[in-house]
Parts: sequence; structure tokens; C-alpha cells
Amino acid sequence: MNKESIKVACSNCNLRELCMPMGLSEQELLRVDELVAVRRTVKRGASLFHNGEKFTSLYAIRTGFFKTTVNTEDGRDQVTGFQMAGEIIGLDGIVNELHTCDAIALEDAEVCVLPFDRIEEISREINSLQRHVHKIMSREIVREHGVMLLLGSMRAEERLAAFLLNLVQRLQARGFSKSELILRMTREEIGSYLGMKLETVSRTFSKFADDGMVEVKQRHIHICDADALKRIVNPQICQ
Amino acid sequence: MNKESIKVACSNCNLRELCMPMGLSEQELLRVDELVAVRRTVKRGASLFHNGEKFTSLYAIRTGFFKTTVNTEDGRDQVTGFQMAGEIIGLDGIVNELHTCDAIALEDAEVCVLPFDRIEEISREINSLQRHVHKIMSREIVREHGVMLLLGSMRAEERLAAFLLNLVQRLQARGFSKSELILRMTREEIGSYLGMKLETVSRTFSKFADDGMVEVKQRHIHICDADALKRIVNPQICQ
DNA sequence: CGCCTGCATTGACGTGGATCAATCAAGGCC
DNA sequence: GGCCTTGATTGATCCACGTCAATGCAGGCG
Repeated sequence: MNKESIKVACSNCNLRELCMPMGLSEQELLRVDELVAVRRTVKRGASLFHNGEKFTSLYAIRTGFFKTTVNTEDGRDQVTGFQMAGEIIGLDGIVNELHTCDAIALEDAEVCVLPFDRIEEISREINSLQRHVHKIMSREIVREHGVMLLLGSMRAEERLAAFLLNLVQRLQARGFSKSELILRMTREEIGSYLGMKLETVSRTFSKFADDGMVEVKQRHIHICDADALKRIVNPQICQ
Repeated sequence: MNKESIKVACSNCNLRELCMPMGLSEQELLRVDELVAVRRTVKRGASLFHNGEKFTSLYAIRTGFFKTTVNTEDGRDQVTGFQMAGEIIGLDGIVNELHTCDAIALEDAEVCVLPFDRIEEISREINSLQRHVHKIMSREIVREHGVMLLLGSMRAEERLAAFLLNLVQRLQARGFSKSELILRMTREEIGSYLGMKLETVSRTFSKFADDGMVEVKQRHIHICDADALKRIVNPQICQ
């Protein structure tokens, strides 16, 4: 288990606007700095936490890329999300003080450890932090509604198109290209998330490539025609 | 819009243990009574809130039964949950202060209106209420993980069996029979929730009936062999 | 009462995606 | 360099579920 302790502060973190509320005063910022106990690095393939483990903290991703998966006793498992820098993971553990999913790093990663009782304590004092915590949880609920819509009512092409658009949109918000991306996950992991088999993911990529919407070279994806992808997700609206 | 104002208190509500944290002191209870602004009745088929509406409050269901649905601009829609007495709805609205789904009453219902800024204010003072709010949101996240697992990796029979077991389990927790239930929703709504067509829902019910696991007469369901249903959801474990 | 409307059931048939299987590409390592 | 492992692609076949359509059932209403 990889737990490097590096003392750190949110107040001069370049990801602050992703994790933290806006418009904090000087002294609020100092208080918020107490949120982060330590940072922790997680090697590619290693887990940050897993199912059944005691919950104590949320984690803010500083660098790297994670997947979260739930699994049934009979061996099935389902990817419930892919998380990147600035996103918070571990919210599932709050109810029963046990994590109910695994968080696995898909590339070497570093996270800020946020002890949850400290979050609760400080958010009692700083209203905007309290509101922020609520928003983060609500955002996750809304995201999952979207996934339910996708899984419950979309076809393979629509699912993959929606997935790609969502990924680039989040990458773009972090300053990356809106047309170029490198997938950090396998076809099988994409398939698990989207409720389809890896072969179908692969075939659908090939179809998109044949239609000139994307270029696919293994995990390197170039999006040539984002509007076409949007039209696949939402046929009526986009002409 | 049906907004009957009836002054009420949580402190002597028989559903308190479902909505509220346990072990509050006398004076905390008085404070918590200020949470509920008014009650509101919603007729069968009417909406409590819908997509796009401004978010101000959460709602605790006192009586009745709701569904929540998300819908895309192009007309698709997806049932994201069915909610019964003691459950809280509206959490999706917190992020953007707009509701992102519709909540429709499937039978005449009554809800307690909980203005969200009042929830935040009081939960700053009462730690167990703060923790409770966090748990409610986390529970919803975990529930949705379960739905993702269901939609992403289960087959029709497994989905319907899991759905029935979940329903009776929640009804039982509210003092109802663990083998007898009346569905408040149509086959189409069940299908939307479970990502299958209404005909498949109907056929799967008939199959379960043929196999002697349930008796189905329209919306009246009698569960004859809950273990058999569990075995369908979880083949390996239950023998 | 008969008629209408909204669900539910059941059957016949078609298909999207799963399954099974072979082949290929890209690292990593000796 | 050649070998091995892991993941990706592609083809051939199959089947669970969707689609289309007919029929049945129950409740509400003139």
C-alpha cells in the first residue's frame, strides 16, 4: 500500500477551482488548507480503496485517471465511472462508512486525502464549503441519471458517441484538446461502463472511423466531426 | 398546482425514523421541526416538480408513491427511480439549483416540503442532521450504482427478479407483507426503469408465474418463492 | 347495459449485439 | 533480434429481446 505523506495546501493548488468553492476569503482559505491531510500516490493498476474497506476520507484527484467498479458476489462487475483530475471520489462510502466499490488507477496517480469528519467540521463553519459538498454529491447523482438514461434507452452507437463527447468535454475543461484524446482504459472497461461487450465497442469505433467521424489508432482517438457524433446521440435536434 | 398548507411537525411524525436521524435531544427535535415548511398534496398523475423548474426544496414523502424520470430533448425518457413513504426526493436539483428530472405521483400523495437553505442552516448546528443529509445523498449514489450494475450487466429475468425483491424489501421495512404487493406503476414504467420493453416485462412476469415463483394478476403480485428469485439474480451464491 | 379507453397479455417474426474464434499490433523482456 | 503477453480487430453464427400486431381484461361513464 502506497501512502507517501507530503504536506500540502489547497490555497496554492492549480486545481483549486475544480475541487473547491469559489470566492473564499483569505482566512477561509487557511481553514480549508486543513482539509487535506496528506497526498497519496497510486500506481497504475493499484487500488485507492476497494469494496468493503472502511470509509474515512474522500479523495480529490490531483493527477492521473481512475475507474470505479461495483461487483456482485458472483463475479460480475460493472464500471460505474471514470474519474480525472479535479474530481472527487469515495462518496459511496459515506452511508455505511464502508466503501461499496473499487477505485483503480488507470495510470499513475496522485490524490489529496480529505478526512471526511474534517470536511464535515469545516463545512459547518464555511457556508460556501457546505454548499460545495452538497453540490458535488448532487452532481454525482445527476451524472448517474445520465448513465441510467444511456444504459436504459440508447443503442450501441449512441452510447459510444455520448461517451466520447463526454470525455472530450471534460478534457477540454482541463485545457486539453477538444478533438484529440488518448483513452486510458481498455475496450473491455469502456464496454463494461456502457453495457456492451468489448467486441461491440471495437466494431463501433471502426464504424465511426469508416464514416469519417473519428480516426482510431488503438487508444489514440482523433475526433474529426463532433457534430456528427452529436447527431448520433440526439438525432432529432441536431438536424 | 396543488399546495395545501398544513402546519406540521416532525417530532410526532410516525415516519420520523425514516426521514430523520436517530437520537436527537428534546431541543434538537424542536429545531428540526422548523425544517418542514408546509405539507403539499399531489394528485395521482400530477407532478411534484419537473425538469427545468427552479430548485428550492427537498421533499419527504409522507404518503403515496412517485416515479422520477429524466428526458432527452428528442423525446426519449427514462424512469430513474420509484420512491415511497419516508424517502427523500429532489436531490438532483442541488447542483444547478434547477431540477433535472420530473417527479410524478403514481397515486395520490402527500409530501413534506423541506426548504434546502433551512436544511443547510440547521445541519450546521446539529451534527447528526448534517451527517444524515450526507448519508441520504450517499445512499442515493449507491442505489444508482446498483441500477447501473443491473442495466449494464443483467438479463431481463435477472432485472425483473432484482426489481421485485427490492420492492418487497422496501415495503417490508415499512410494515407491509413480504410476499404480497400491488404495483403502482405500469409495465411500461417498469420497463423504462429496467431498460426493457413493456412486452418483455409482461412475458417475464408470465414466465415467473409459469415457473411457480410468483402469482401475477394484473398489478397484484404474490411472491411464492423469494429464494428462487434470489437464485435468478445471483445464480452462483444461492446454490 | 354496452361502449370506450388504457393496460396487459400473447404470438409471430426480425435484428442488434453477444458469443465464439481467428488474427493482428504493440510493448516489455530476455 | 525473437518471444510472450495483453489488448484490439474482424468475421461467422446465434439468440435474447425488440417490433408489430391481435386479443383480452377491467374500470369508468353515458
